[in-house]
Amino acid sequence: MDSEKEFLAGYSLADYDRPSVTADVAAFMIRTEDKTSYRKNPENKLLLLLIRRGGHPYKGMWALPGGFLQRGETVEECALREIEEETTVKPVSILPVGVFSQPERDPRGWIISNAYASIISEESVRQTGCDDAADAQWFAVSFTRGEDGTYHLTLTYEDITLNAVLRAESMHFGRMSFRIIDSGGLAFDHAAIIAAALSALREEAGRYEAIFDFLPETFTLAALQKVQETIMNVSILPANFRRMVSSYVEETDEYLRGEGHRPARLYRRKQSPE
Amino acid sequence: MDSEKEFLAGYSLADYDRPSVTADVAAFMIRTEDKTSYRKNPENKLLLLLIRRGGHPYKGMWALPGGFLQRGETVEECALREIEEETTVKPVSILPVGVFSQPERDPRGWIISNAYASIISEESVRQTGCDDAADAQWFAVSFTRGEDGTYHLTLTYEDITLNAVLRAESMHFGRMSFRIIDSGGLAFDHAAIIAAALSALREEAGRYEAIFDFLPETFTLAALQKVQETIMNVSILPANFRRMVSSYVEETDEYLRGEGHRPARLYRRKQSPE
DNA sequence: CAAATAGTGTCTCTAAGACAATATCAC
DNA sequence: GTGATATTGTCTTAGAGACACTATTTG
Repeated sequence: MDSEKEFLAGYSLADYDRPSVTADVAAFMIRTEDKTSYRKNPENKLLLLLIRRGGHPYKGMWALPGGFLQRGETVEECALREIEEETTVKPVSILPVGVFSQPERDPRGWIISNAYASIISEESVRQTGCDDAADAQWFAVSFTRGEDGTYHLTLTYEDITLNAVLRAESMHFGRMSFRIIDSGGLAFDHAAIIAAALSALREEAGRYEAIFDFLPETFTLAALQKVQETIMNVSILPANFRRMVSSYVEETDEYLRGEGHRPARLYRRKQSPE
Repeated sequence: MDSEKEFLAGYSLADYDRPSVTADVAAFMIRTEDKTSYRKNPENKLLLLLIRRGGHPYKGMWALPGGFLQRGETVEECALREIEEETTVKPVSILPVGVFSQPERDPRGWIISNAYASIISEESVRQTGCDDAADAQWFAVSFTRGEDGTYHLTLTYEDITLNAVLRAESMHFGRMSFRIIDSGGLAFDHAAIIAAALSALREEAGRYEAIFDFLPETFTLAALQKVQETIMNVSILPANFRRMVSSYVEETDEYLRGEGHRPARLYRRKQSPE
C-alpha cells in the first residue's frame, strides 16, 4: 500500500493549465436624501459603488471593484478584502451572486470572476467619510423590466449616466442570469453581474433578510419600510408592512423625536424570528 | 494616448499566483422502485452519483464526480462535461450551488471548487444503461434535520453506508451552507457540497422548478407528486398537489393504462405558466 | 390648529391544508 | 365486486392587500 504522503510529495498542480480567479463586488448602500419639508420623512436612494478604470483594458470606463484571489484566502474573504480596500468600510454582509467564466469575458486572458453583492450601511460610510477618491463613486441605481422582457439598468452620478440593456437568460433558485444587449459603457461583463446582483438582492429583500443590514442597530419601522421599497421598487401600505415584519423585529424603549410629527418607536432586529 | 492593443500584447497573467479550478457535480436521479402490489403505484428513491477514488488523496473513498476547468469552456460547461464523461448521459438541467474555496480543502494544494447540482432523468439512464463501472454508483440519499439543529446525510449503496453530520452555518438567498462535523467517509469537503446541493434542490423543487427535469416529456400528476415528495421529504394530499401544479402543466390526450386502477391522464410541462 | 407620520383594527381575497365524494379501471 | 388510484369540489384557515380610524408630535 503506497502512502498518501509520498503521493502528495511528488504531486504538482503546475502541470495543469490554470485560470486567474477574481472576486468582483457589487456594493450597495442606501442613502437618506434631504428632507423636502420639515414635516415629511426623507426619501431613499439605492447606490452602487463603481470604480473608474485607470489602466487598460476598458480604460476610463466604470467597473465593479474587484481583484485577484490570493493564496490562503477564500473567495468570499477576497471579496471582503477588495471592498474594504476600496471603501475603508467593512460590509455588513456579503452574498454570493454567481460565477462568470465566459472565455472571452476579459481581454487580458483567461480570468473567471466570482460575483458578490455586499451591503454597506450609510452609517459606516458617514463615519469613515470615504467619499474622496474621484475614481470611486456611488451611482444611483434604477433597474426596471420593460414590457418586451428586456431589463434596463441605469446608473447615474452627477452628469454621468450609464444605460445598460439586458435580457433575462435563465432562472435558477429564484435568481436570474442576464445576457448583455448593450453594456451602456460598463467595463467587461459587469452590466450582467450588476443585474444578477440586483435580482439576487431583491429576492433576499423579499424575505426580509437583507434589509436590516442597510440600517444602524436600531431603526424606525418607517425607515425599514423605505429600504424595502427602495430595493424592491414597490410601495407598501405602512400598516401591512408593520404586520409583515413584526416577527423579525423587537421593540426598544427609545423613540425618534423632533421629526415634525408623532415620534416613532425604535426597533432592533430580532435574532431568532418566529 | 497609449493603445489598448499594445497594453494587452505586453500583458502576462503568468506573473500572478493562480489557483486550480474544478467543477464538482452532485448528480441526482429519481429511481422508480418495483411495485409492491399489482394495484399500487411504485415508490421513488432519490439517488446521488458518487465515484470511488482510485488514486490519492482519499484513495478508496467516495467523492463527487468533477474535474479541472479547461481553457475555452465556462465553469458550467465543465460541470456538464464531467457529468457526461462519467455517466454518458446529458443532464437535463444543471444548477449552481456555490463556490468552495477554503485553502485547506484539498491536500493536493490550492484548488477551488465550483459546485453544481444536476438532474438526470431515469429515462435517459435506462436508455444508455451506464450502470457498469464499479467505481461509479448511485447512492440512495437521506437528508434530515435533527432536533439539535444538526443535519444528517446518509448515503446508501448495497452494504455501503456513508453517514455524515453537518451544521448549518449561514443562509443566503434561501440557500444554506454547512460545516462538516463528521464527513462520514466522503472525500474532501464533499459532504458539505452535497448538503448544500440538496438544500438548493429542495428550495428549487419547492417552487416546482426542478421537479419536471426528473421525468420524461409526459407524466402523470401522481408521478410528479412522488418526485416532489421524494425530494422535499414530505407528503402532500393529491387533491392539493394537483391544484398547486395546475398552472405549470397542461393536459395531453394520452392516458397511462394497465396500472390496476383508474387510468391517469398524462400531462406535459407548460412553457409559460400563469 | 394643521400637517404629517405612528400605530391599531378590521374587512376582503386568495392560496394552501383537510377532507368528503365520485369516477374508473384491472383483476 | 374489490381495491386501488384519479379527479372534482368544498370547508376551513392563515396571510397579504386595502382602508378606515385613532394617537401624537412640531411649527
